[in-house]
Amino acid sequence: MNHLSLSASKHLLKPQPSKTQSSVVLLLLNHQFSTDSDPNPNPKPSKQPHEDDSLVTLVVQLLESDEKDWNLDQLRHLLFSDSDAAPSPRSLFRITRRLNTSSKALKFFDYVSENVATSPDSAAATASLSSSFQAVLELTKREPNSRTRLFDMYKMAKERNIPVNMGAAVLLVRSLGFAGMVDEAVNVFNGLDPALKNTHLRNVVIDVLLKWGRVDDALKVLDKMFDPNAEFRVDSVTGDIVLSSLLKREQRGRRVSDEDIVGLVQKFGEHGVFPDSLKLTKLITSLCRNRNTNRAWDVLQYVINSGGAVETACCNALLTGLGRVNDFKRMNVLMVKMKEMDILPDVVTIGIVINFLCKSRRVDEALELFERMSGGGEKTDGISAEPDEIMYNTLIDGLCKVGRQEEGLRLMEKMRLQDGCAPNTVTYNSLIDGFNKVGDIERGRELYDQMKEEGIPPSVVTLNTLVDGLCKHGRLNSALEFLNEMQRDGIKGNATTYTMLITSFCNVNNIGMAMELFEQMLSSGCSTDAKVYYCLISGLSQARRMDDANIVVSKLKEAGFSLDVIAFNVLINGFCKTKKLEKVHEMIQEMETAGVKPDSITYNTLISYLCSAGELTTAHRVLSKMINEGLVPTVFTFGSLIHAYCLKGDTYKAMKIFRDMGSKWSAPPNTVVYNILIDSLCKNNEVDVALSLMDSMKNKGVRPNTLTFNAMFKGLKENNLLEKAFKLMDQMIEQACNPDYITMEILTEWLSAVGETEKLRRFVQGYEVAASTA
DNA sequence: GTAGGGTTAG
Repeated sequence: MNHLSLSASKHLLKPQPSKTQSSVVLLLLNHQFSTDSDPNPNPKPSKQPHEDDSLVTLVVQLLESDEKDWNLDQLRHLLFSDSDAAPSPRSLFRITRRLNTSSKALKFFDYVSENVATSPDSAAATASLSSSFQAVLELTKREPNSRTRLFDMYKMAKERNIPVNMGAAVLLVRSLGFAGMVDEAVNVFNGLDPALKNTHLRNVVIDVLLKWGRVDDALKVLDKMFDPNAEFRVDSVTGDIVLSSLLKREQRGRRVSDEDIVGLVQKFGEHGVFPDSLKLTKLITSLCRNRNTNRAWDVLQYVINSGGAVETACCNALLTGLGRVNDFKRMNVLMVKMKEMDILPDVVTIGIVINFLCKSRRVDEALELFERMSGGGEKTDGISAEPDEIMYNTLIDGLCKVGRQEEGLRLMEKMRLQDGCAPNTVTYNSLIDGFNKVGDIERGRELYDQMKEEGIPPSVVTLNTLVDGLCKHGRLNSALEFLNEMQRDGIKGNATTYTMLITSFCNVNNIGMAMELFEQMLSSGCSTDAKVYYCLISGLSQARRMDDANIVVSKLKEAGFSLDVIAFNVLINGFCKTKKLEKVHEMIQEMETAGVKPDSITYNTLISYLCSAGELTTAHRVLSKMINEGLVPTVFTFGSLIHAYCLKGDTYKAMKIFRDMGSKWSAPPNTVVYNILIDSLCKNNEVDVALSLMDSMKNKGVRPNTLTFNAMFKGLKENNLLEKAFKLMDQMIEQACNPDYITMEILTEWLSAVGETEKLRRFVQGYEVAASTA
């Protein structure tokens, strides 16, 4: 817990990013435009408000009668008698708006347009007409079947050269757009006076386009708003609209790639617009879900570095994503960053961190955090949370994973005392697995009985945990019995169950049972995965039953799965070992057509085959190809070649490769390689070179094993180098390296023949001592 | 929050 900030601080964040002045102003303007009832944000103070009010009331009263009974004289008197003070746009809007029906409003609008023509101030007259028109539209919008009528009215206004004002423009674009008349909405937008196409209106257009999946059209409008020289640039509303639409799961139109979304976030950032905490969290979650944690990381870094607001939830989302791909390193970095920025961890963070600590086997730190969190006392540093069963389960599992299952059991008892917490299936599964892993199968079984007594239902995970325990301890038949018992209780095995059983039976060479289980799995209708097929293919290939392996490969393909590089390697190895060369070629061809690239193991397998077949020239050619493909030969590659040269008796060439592998290829020889060489050198009567290799092993820290010593003893015996043998016998005891029957055979024959039985007795004894102290 | 598993050299 070194890194997570637990220091109390009321301060969540750095100050909010400073929005540019202009975007604040735009935001304010937008707010006004979006309300229906105020068409003119800066009304000229031509008439006093109360005069305005009384005029509106009087006119509306006059117009209450049926249209044909309107008193036109009075109307004219009220509205147009004073030629210096024509009614303001605002009054005309209010009057029109209060006429209840669009048809009446339209009549009034017609009346106004006829009379206003005589007004001397044409700009004011036009503004008044536009306002009245806006009111007509608003009334129309409220009536049924307004969609087409709105557009008709727009066309009418166009014909009569009545400019559409801001309120009307927004209404038209929004109403037409959301009613699905997207082309008409765009048409209205395009026909507007450029001065009206401000950020707010553009936001509405983008909103409409995105809603109907016209992503590219929307991005085109957006792109113009990103231009630093543009008059109307993006604002926070633009950001909200674009991000929330693109992050919708069931977004219409083409999907925008994660890359492009991140690119957009950066472009918005250049304009001082950052996603709010909710959207940033959503974006990060989405990126992490797509396994794009790198990009999620970049986005958060970008927002932090550019001064955007970052809250705990965003960090939690990224921490979860990082945890899922086991990127503990960056989890730490992020937690340090949170601390630096005074972003306080919350309950969710604590859950993630406890999980993270358990997964990295740092259980004590997890427990410490858990205690501090639930302590509720002074040491909590302002953080407290009620533990839930998930937290308990996480900790219990963490304890079990490091072999502390007894403590896990005690924590389960503590859990029972906690309000609203009770052990459940997961709790028991973790504990059963814990006892299984240390070989205490009986305790696992007891816990299983206990959970049933408590009425906690076992799950398929319970089944698999117990099956695994039994398999790992060689009790395959008990595992089968247990599976049958559970099936009778209604819990069927799944792909995991069968994978474990098939693998275990293959490992004890019971291929028949493995095949039977495979058939049982298929006929039981349980869902399968590619891996259960892979395991059986591997088992069959290992057993050299390549015809059966072929059949399983066909079934795998029928089930819609395909071979991966490991499966190909397994099969190629099987065909090499059974000398089915045409099948080897077939597999390599198939890899190529399937687009599966051979890896170094594929090449090693082929090189190993060629070496064993004595085709060293071809082996070297394949090695060149391997290197050309950018693959690096390994200790396996060189081991095969060294072995081949040794078999030919060419220890000179073998030693040359041996020297090169560490220096040129940084594939230092291991015990196997040393064994091959030591064995061969001894047989070739080069015991002194073999002995020097023993020294080299010691210097390089490569541990000799029983085979090494056996090879040496044979060579020393041939040359009767007793003293050297005694030294090696001591070394063997020191290193607690078990002699096997071959060791004993060589030494017994040799030492009794030269009258050194006492040495032999002490050697065996020494070994016994070493074994008892080990 | 819990379960499994396949590849190469002596």
